[in-house]
Amino acid sequence: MHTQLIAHIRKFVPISEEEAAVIASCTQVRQVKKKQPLLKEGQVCTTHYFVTKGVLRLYALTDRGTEQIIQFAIDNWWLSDYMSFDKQTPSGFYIQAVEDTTLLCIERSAQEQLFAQIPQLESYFRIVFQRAYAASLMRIQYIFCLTKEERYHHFNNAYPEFVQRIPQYMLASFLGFTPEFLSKTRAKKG
Amino acid sequence: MHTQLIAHIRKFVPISEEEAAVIASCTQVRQVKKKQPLLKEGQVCTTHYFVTKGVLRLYALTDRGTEQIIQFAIDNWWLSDYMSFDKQTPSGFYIQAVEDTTLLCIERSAQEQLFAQIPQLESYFRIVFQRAYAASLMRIQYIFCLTKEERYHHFNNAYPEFVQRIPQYMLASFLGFTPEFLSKTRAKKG
DNA sequence: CGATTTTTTGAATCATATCAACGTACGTGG
DNA sequence: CCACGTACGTTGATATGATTCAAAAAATCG
Repeated sequence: MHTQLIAHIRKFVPISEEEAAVIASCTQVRQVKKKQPLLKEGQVCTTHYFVTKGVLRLYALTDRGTEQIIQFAIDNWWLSDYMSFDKQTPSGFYIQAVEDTTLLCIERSAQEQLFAQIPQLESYFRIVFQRAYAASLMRIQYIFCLTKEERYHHFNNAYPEFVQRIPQYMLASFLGFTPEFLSKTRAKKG
Repeated sequence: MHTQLIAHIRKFVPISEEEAAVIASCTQVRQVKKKQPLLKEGQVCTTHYFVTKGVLRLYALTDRGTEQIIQFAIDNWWLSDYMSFDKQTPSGFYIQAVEDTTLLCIERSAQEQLFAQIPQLESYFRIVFQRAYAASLMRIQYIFCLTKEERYHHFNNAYPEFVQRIPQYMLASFLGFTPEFLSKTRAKKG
């Protein structure tokens, strides 16, 4: 399990075997079942999650009681409520497993120790967040520049395997429209 | 000019006077006039911009030839096309000054040297990007969970001074609706 | 001041949501 | 392994929020 994280880190920065062992010792493996919650609104988010296998979702409850999916995390993605994690304030989000998922968990305090011991990790996460931010801005571009139908086709072309893995109502929520609209769009051509 | 950047960095990580001098030596001050372009679609983005005074906008051209604003940068914000900057591929965006603006510019190669010489900068940018990513996800939440009218009021309450500084058609673009809609919304109450 | 840029206003149109009803699949316990 | 219940997906009719377009009014700039 840890080897997958170590391999991912080594794509970006060099770390020794000893450092890899330190990282492993500061992370806990965790198996979560489909629909199992990891964070609820009002809680302070104290954990940084790395998905080794499976899917997590970060979502919010809207005024009208519906769930709005803000982000997914799949294999080799990090997820947390970074606002709550950073400032140690109550979260406005939920984190939940979409399917049976294997995670590595790093507590905030452990992460801080790791940064102090292994400075390359600052570099690693700098790159991870830089890319996540860039991807998030691209997503905003798609949201504003494409119609909802185009958005669906674009996402479907970019991540066809992922689209197969998740329920349609979750995909609809993530893309910012209703399940009915997705159903009708799929009925048109494919 | 550099002192403002140094002060900002020191809010997050400690750096010595010598290190501050190295940072200053690797950055160029630049004054840009309103509407002056800093990046055009098709160019590779090789510069990281830090706004000390003024406003920049990152925008894309849509299929229909209109400008879609993806991000603003104001005092003490960093801006670049991080996708293009990171991978050294042609950008799909434009960067332009919204008003007369004072910038610090760091070339990609200079930034890499700085990271090698001053590891705390990795930590600084890790924090900067983590917050930018968190803010971007919050923005996606607002886009999906609020109506366009609510979005305007929310943004107007959160950043009233900024709203005064930029033309309404730019605010409308940033918030994802038309200038006409914004005009009609403002006519309602405030 | 005149010229350009930005904002306003109104009417017609369009994309997408909503609601309700029905169909299908799925997984859980008997 | 089947049957039942719940969760998920589809469909059509109607409603609505926001866009589009065009034109006029206001603000800003050289």
